[in-house]
Amino acid sequence: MSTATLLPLTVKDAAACCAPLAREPLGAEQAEDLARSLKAIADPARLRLVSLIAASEGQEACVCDLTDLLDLGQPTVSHHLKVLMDAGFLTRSKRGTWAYYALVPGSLDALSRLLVTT
Amino acid sequence: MSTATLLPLTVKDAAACCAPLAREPLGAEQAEDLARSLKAIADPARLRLVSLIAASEGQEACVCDLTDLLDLGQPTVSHHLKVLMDAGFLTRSKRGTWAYYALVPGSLDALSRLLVTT
DNA sequence: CCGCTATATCGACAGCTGTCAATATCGACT
DNA sequence: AGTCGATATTGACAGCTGTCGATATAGCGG
Repeated sequence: MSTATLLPLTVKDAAACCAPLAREPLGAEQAEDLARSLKAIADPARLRLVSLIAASEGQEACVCDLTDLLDLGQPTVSHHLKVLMDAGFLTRSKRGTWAYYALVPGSLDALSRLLVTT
Repeated sequence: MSTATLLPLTVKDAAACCAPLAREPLGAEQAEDLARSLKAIADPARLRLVSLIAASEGQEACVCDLTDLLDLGQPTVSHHLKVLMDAGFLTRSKRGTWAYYALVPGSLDALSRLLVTT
């Protein structure tokens, strides 16, 4: 079902699909979807980005601030931010010359709930 | 610190290192460690394996049962199980000819706690 | 000891991924 | 219009990853 979505397939789609991992065996398609979401954050640079943004005021941050902190080229940071957006973890809002990325509320929690065994 | 461990660096090591993502920005090394753990489960086949095992009696399962369900060659399944073991999600116990993989209690929850924002 | 079954390891290979340098785009300000 | 600063996109490339077939290992039953 979720594979029938024409485009992005956000975290929440993947998370809405099924019970926690430990409750019942994951089907093939559900596993694909969930893996896509997990792959999106399973990278050191992207984890730091999400963390930096999530820990910021209003859970959003300007790209200019992020590039300085990450010891990576600007195009690389931009690339990672895009990956996180496509996966549904972040949203982008351009204000003037600057781009602000904000955490999608509940996106991390949705993932978290799938992993819990208790 | 965690990078100073000579060997495996299990999920729990990575999870013990730091506060939830959204609490405070992740450091470079912490991000590396956490990414390693996440990469280990961020794969459809491995998610299904963990799920199948976690949902089984006593949270353990025989390899022979798993290979049938996954539509993958036996060497491939064996490979994925090794990855999950090295990451600290599973333990192996050989009983006779058969190998049983069991979920390490709390390993998934440790990861889950890091993602939560509430 | 021999074969059989279950599992692990090895080597190879296609495809994906993270990174960068170069370049494009877009908005603000003269 | 022209420039400048911030961000995105493109193209290229090395390195990693998932998969397989072939083979090795190990335990059991004859």
